[in-house]
Amino acid sequence: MSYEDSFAALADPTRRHLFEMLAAEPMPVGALASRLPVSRPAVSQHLKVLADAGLVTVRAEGTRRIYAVRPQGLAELRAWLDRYWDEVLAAFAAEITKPTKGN
Amino acid sequence: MSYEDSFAALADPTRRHLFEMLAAEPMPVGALASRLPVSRPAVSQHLKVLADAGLVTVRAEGTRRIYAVRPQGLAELRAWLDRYWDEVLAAFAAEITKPTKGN
DNA sequence: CATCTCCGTAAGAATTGACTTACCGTAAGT
DNA sequence: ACTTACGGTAAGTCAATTCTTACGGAGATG
Repeated sequence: MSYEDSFAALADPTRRHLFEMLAAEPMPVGALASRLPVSRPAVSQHLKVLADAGLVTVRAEGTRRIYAVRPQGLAELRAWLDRYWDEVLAAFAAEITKPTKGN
Repeated sequence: MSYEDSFAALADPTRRHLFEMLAAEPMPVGALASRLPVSRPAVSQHLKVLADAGLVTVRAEGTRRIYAVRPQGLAELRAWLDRYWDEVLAAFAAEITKPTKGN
C-alpha cells in the first residue's frame, strides 16, 4: 500500500498486463485469465499482489470478483516520480555544467 | 533501456536507494557503498542493472567511476504513467458512475 | 617498476518469485 | 439437495535475484 510495493507489483510483465487490461475496463478474474498465457490461479495470485499494493480493488458480483484499477495507487507512484523528477533534472544540469568534479 | 526495465530496476529497495542518492548528487561507487548495508560488489551489480535500464550513466574520473542519474530514464517511466493515468481515471469514473456492470 | 586504491566480474550459496495442479468454499440454477 | 460456474488458497517445483568472497585489471603515486 505504498509506492514501494507499487514498483515491485508493476515490475512483473504479467501484472503490468493485468493492470493495463483493468485500466481499459473492470473485469472478473476469468476474463483476465482467458486473455493471458497463464493459469487462473496464477492470475489470482498476481491480483492479490496488485491489490496489496493498492493498485486495484475488488467488488463481488454474484460468484464473480470484479477487479478495477485504483487511481490512488497510481497517484502514489506519480508522487514518488514527481518528488525525484526535479532533483534528477537539477543533478543532471549540475553534471553537464561542471563535467569534472573539482572544477 | 525501456520503461519495463525501469520498473524492474526500481523494484529493488537497494537500487531505489542508490538512485535516490544519485538524484541528490553524482557519486563514485565507494561513496555509495559506504552508505549502504551491502558490499561494494553488490553495489556494482545494482548499478549495472540501473545503467542497463537507462536510469543512470557512468563517467570515469581517474580510477573512480562517477555515477549520475539520467533524466531520460525517468522520463520513460513518466510516459508510461501518463499514458495510463487518464485511462485509470476514466475507468474509475465509469466504475463509480455505474456500480453494477449491466446498468 | 612496486604498490596502493578503486571497481568490475566470476562463482557459488541462499533467498525470493512465478507457475502449476489439487483442493475447498460460496453463489446461482435446475 | 445436486450440480455447475467462479475464484481464492495450499503445496511443491523450477528459475531468477541477491548477496557474499575471491580475483583481476586499470590508473595514480613513490
